[in-house]
Amino acid sequence: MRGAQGDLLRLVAAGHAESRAELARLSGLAASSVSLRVEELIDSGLLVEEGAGTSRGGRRPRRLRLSPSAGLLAVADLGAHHARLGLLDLSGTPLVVEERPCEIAEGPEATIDWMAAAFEDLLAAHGPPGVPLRGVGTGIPGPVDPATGRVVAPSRMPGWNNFPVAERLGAHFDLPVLVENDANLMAAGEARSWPKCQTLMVLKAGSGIGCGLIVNGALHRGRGAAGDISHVRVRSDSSVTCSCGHDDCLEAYASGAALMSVLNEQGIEVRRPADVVALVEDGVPEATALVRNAGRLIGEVLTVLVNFINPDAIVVGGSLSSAEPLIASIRAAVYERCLPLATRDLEISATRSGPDAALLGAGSLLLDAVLA
Amino acid sequence: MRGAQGDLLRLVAAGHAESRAELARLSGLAASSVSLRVEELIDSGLLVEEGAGTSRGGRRPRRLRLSPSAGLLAVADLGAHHARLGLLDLSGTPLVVEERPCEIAEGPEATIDWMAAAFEDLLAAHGPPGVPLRGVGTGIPGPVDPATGRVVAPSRMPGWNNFPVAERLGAHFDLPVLVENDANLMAAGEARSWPKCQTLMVLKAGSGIGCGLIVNGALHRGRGAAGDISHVRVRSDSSVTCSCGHDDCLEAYASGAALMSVLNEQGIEVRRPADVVALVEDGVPEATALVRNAGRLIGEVLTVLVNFINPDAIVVGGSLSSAEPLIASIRAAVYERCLPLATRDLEISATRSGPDAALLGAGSLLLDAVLA
DNA sequence: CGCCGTATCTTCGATTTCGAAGGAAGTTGG
DNA sequence: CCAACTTCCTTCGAAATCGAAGATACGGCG
Repeated sequence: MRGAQGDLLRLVAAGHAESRAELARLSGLAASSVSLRVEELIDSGLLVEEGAGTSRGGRRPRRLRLSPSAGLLAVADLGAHHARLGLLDLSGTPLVVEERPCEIAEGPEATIDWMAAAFEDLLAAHGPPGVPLRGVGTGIPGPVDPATGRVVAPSRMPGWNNFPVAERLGAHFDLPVLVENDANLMAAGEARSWPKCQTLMVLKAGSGIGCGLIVNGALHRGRGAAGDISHVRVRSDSSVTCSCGHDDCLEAYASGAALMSVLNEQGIEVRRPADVVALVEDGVPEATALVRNAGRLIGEVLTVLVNFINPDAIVVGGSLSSAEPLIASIRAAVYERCLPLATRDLEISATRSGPDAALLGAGSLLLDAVLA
Repeated sequence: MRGAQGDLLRLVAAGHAESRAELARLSGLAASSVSLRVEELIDSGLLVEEGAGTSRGGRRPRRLRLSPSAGLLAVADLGAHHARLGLLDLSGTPLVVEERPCEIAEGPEATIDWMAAAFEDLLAAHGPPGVPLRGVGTGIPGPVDPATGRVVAPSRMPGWNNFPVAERLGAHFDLPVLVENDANLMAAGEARSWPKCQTLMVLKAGSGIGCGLIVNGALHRGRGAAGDISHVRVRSDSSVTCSCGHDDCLEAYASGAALMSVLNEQGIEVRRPADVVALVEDGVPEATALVRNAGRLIGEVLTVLVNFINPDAIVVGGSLSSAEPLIASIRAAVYERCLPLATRDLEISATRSGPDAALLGAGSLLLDAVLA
């Protein structure tokens, strides 16, 4: 999708514009040029006109949408023991989302080939006939070098270090390929649910702790590790050595994995972060106290970042995010210690995009590549 | 300066482009269009052709510069007891820079009116006749709301809270006005000296501690307090209550003011941060130890931010920055504790722009307003 | 209902921008 | 010193874009 037409498609697909007039306002092009381009896009089957929008005091706009047959995106979100997989249309709307078991410990080759097969599977079962696949993407639970699409020094992905994931995935599909850290994808997905927020911190609290950062509406990648907060030193009485070799990392105290190991030591059996949430909801005091403490520690770390970045909102996602005490204690810590100017109008709340945030984010980022 | 021509002027003025060919590459316009626009800009007296640049293996480019008579910017950097004032041409090159005593404690009205008079003074003494003033700007040692140009909750500027600085300054000059936090200006100025770095953290170590953040080549303002690190809690044995009401803020241990008060208590008389630097250079052990400790504390705070932001470089400026042990211990702390991916290729060094960084930054930001 | 104000969208001539081709000015390497 | 290659810049017809004017559609109000 070349140049100006691509820009217009992007605006429609991202949900920023719904009519020719809105496109003209947002793209900076003249209304007449927009009409011409839109005409062409409709003729080529990428856009469709669909009913009328609501009037703003004059003639009602003719609503534009991406054609459902314009294309599909296949996206995945890899976890340690399972993967979420989905098909999206070019506007980022999911056609189908599934969760399947999958062990990343089996190594990158096996995992990626399995993913490619699963994509084919989904396409055969749920892909409307004649609609072409336009891009594939996946989230990875570790740092990804944005330039090369390689995994870099992941802490809990044996055998994946420096593996060219994007290349391997691209070998199955001759299409744009996106490989990105899972917390970053989650942030990109969440960003679409917070259209008024230009700067966003998105915390992923699951077995690990990750964070994605949106600055000026765009994902901030840094060198591929941006958003890392797991290895911040926390104030603590005891001393625990983290897998990274340093003492008292946040991850060693506040991650889902850390909470689970404490609970298991106390004789309370838990297998997944969701079990911890269930215990909290059942009012088990040991679990609640642990989660509160984790929230406080995370909140204290966020304090530094909130003062520095001044985000418009902090969004908490991941499997632990449904534990209300977690968010409450994060909120308390941040509001207590941050500068008033930084917390004024700062919103801290749970995910709006839900468990598919990372898949939606993959769609959003892939779109840029597809319409480049 | 309208549209495309403004873009070209901005590129030349900001130092990004020096020839028609570079303008074409950076602006995205066709080479032929650039030639046309440049021709017009030369005819209207804003650009001048000046000799030839260095060859890149072919014909040498004809070097373009902003005409010295295209306009002037008057800029200032307010400190607690003195102000730096300067006149710049539109390319940001200083014609004259002076430091004059000035007490911000005398209140905003008196200070700003004094500044306006000082600008007129400089113009009369050093302004080439016939060259118009095109904009004025100043840095403020406290948070500034970027939307309104008001000072917001400054910690050491009695009487300034919520004062409309931009409005008052604008009353003297019917021109674009810039009012911005001093560390932010310093970051903007430093950014021009680090053209390869898209993401930059600029630390201002003077009587206070401030930091400015450049993301994707642009200043990140947040809500006006972005870049604040003074009130991060540090790990410490003793307990000191900061002026902000919390305990153990970085500022209370590592700012120039804190170092001075400790030295004075020890019977070593110092009056300005520069005196501390002099003591360090003279090898006074008490001073060196204090500065080392300050660097370590600052470095530990930066650790969190470096992991999170993944900057390309950390630049240390401010009056304490010439103390070599400060930078050395910051470097040590960051390299020791940060993730390898974040410190790989991370540069940590002293200011390249020198003491005028904030003035240069003011010029750089003002230019955008002037050429809008 | 009919008129007015507003917003959306289209038409069409004027303007701007593009891009391929070519001339100008240097470097490199035999 | 000359030929081959690069880079810089301009020329000129083709194509895209603009913007003013007009056509179309809607809400609101007497």
